Parts: sequence; structure tokens; C-alpha cells
Amino acid sequence: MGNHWLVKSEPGTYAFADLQRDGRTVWDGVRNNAAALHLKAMTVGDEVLFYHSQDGKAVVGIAAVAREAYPDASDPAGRFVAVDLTPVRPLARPVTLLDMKATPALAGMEMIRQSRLSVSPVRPDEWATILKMAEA
DNA sequence: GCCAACGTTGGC
DNA sequence: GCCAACGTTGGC
Repeated sequence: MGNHWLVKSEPGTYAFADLQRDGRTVWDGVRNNAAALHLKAMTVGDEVLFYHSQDGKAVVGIAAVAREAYPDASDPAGRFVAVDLTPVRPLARPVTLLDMKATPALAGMEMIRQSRLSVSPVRPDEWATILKMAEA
């Protein structure tokens, strides 16, 4: 059983529907060291909550890691890494940031504690809580 | 549109 | 090596 993560994307830039359409995508462009460390800790098969930031502010789907960290071709300095993601399934019901903040079990979530972090770990209990909230 | 949080840069 | 200034992200 792998670890769980959460990645953020502005839906206007790359939405979960885009990932579904593409079937697979390169998750590059991360330029934050803490986020990069999380990318490096991902293993193939790890499941990832796909969160829409700004316009949406909700977890909308689940993705999976298809390729572990490798040098990010979009980083000229060669310091950062990318992973590949594939879509797993959309959530039956999006879980909004508002809902997450109102849920005591999620108060310790990394993405809530540090709202600007674009890649963050999700603990097993947090994962289970969010999936339950996503049931229709 | 504003602002808080945080990372990065550059002067000293 | 410190810290002020600045830029970016993302919630509100």
C-alpha cells in the first residue's frame, strides 16, 4: 500500500478533466523545495488527490503516480523534478476547501496548515475521511 | 482586489 | 550570515 498525496492545479491551467482527456500527464513546473521533496518521495501506484485551486477550491478527483521523480525538463537549472500522473476517477462529489476546514479530522492536513504548498502528503486517516466526504 | 504566508534575492 | 525588499501563491 502506497502513500497518499495531494496536488494543486488551477483548473484554468490544467483541470482534472484535462488529465482524463490526456490519459497521462507530466507533473512538472514545481519550483518549491518542500513540494519537490514530496514529489521525490512518491512511488509508482501512489494515489493522489487532485485539487482545484482558486477557481473551484475543491478536491475533484483521484490520480495515480505512473512514473517516479525524474529531472524536470522545464527547469533550466536542473534542480527540480517531475512525476507522471494518470487519472483514476473523479470524485462522486467534490470536497470543498470549506468542507475540509469545517472537518476537525482534517485540521492537521498539510495543505490546510500551509496553503501555498502545491504538493503535500495526505495521511491515511485524512485520505479515508476525504473519500467518505466525496461519496454522493 | 486585497492581503497573509512564505520563499528568494541581494546588499551589507 | 543576516535581514529587508520583493515576488508569488492562493484564500477571502
